[in-house]
Amino acid sequence: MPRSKAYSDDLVLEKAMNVFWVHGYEATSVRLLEKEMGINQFSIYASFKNKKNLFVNALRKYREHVIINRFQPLLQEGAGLVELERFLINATVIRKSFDNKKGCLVVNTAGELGEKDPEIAREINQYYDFIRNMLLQVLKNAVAKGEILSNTDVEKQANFFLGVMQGISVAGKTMGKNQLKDFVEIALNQIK
Amino acid sequence: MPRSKAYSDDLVLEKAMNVFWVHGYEATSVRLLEKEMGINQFSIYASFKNKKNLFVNALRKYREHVIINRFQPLLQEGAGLVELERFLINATVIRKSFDNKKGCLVVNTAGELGEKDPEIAREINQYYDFIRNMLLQVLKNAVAKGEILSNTDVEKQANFFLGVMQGISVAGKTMGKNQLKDFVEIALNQIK
DNA sequence: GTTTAAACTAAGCGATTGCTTAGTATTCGA
DNA sequence: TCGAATACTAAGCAATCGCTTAGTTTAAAC
Repeated sequence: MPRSKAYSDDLVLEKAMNVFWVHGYEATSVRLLEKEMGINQFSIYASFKNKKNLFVNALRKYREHVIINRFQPLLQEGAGLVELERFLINATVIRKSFDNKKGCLVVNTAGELGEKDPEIAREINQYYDFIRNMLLQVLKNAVAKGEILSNTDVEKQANFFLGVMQGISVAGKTMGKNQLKDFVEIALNQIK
Repeated sequence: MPRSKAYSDDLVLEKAMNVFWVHGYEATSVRLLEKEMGINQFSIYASFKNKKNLFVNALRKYREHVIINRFQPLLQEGAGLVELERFLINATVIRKSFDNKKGCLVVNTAGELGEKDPEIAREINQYYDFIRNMLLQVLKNAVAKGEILSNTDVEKQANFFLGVMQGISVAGKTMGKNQLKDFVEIALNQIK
């Protein structure tokens, strides 16, 4: 009986994610969202309830996005130190190439909204839990492969590299290319 | 001839700094500012021109604040590895004590506003230049005292520890106490 | 004590915020 | 083909945004 939607929820959500990524939460108006998402306000509210809920969904979408476009090499079976090194170096390169001034949406959100909203805080935590587990597996693989010492405290190192990744997300906006390289090189050298 | 102000620019600026620190830039309204600063809108605009200019001044004030309340041990003559270690450990402790959910105003600002506004970007860069130079001096002192190897690349290490500090500012909101400790311990161990 | 320039009060400016709603269009099952 | 349920359009809601302004108070210079 019903009329069918003229847009895909998933597709317009991805557009919304990009708008929030560029402008942040507060500075993104619903007017701008309807323009960039290509649907009007009624449809936004019908599909996503309200602005905050749309944002929470955009954060989830961002996790998917990063997993597919950035983390894949680290999630491959047996990925170890070589992949971690390549990933971190690549992270610094990407942040200093073309017009990539957006940084990391999750870090931006943690900075702007902090722990004020419980749903958003939950999403932030889930994002970092995922990364920590990913790093832990990579480090375990590295031990198994003999790339790092077998007595390495991999849990501790996972926390360290998570911190380094968060540092890179800030430093990507404030440091030059070479300084960023210094940061990552020392982080990697300590485990080799 | 003129009537004299009933408030101190410096004192109300410090109040404004705290409001921005808690709520961020966009989420801080001028109505909230006049309430917390204890002066009305006319006086805010008379003393600080507009909201953005007030914020830029608040960022400058924040640098003063942090220098006095956090960096002093590192700025003492001859401060070296012992002071750096104490400082970083202390940074993690402070971030996990009482109700300190504010994080670092500069990191929050970098996340929320990025490089969008040139004046704000300039203030962010000056803040980190100061820290980098401070760390560089500390590391030079540490070499002179024989606390670290004399062939240490102190410039590179300064960039590393700057990145670590930025990481702590994000991790302080997202990591638990012990994870934060892991992060800092590994960062420090690599130079010992 | 008068003059005068600035500090202050309170009201309100137009614009924009997130969100809603009344009315219309569309597509489905029957 | 028609009824029903949902998608959509466009207008507009109250509230708040950053900021200004007209009118009043105050304190220093003479």
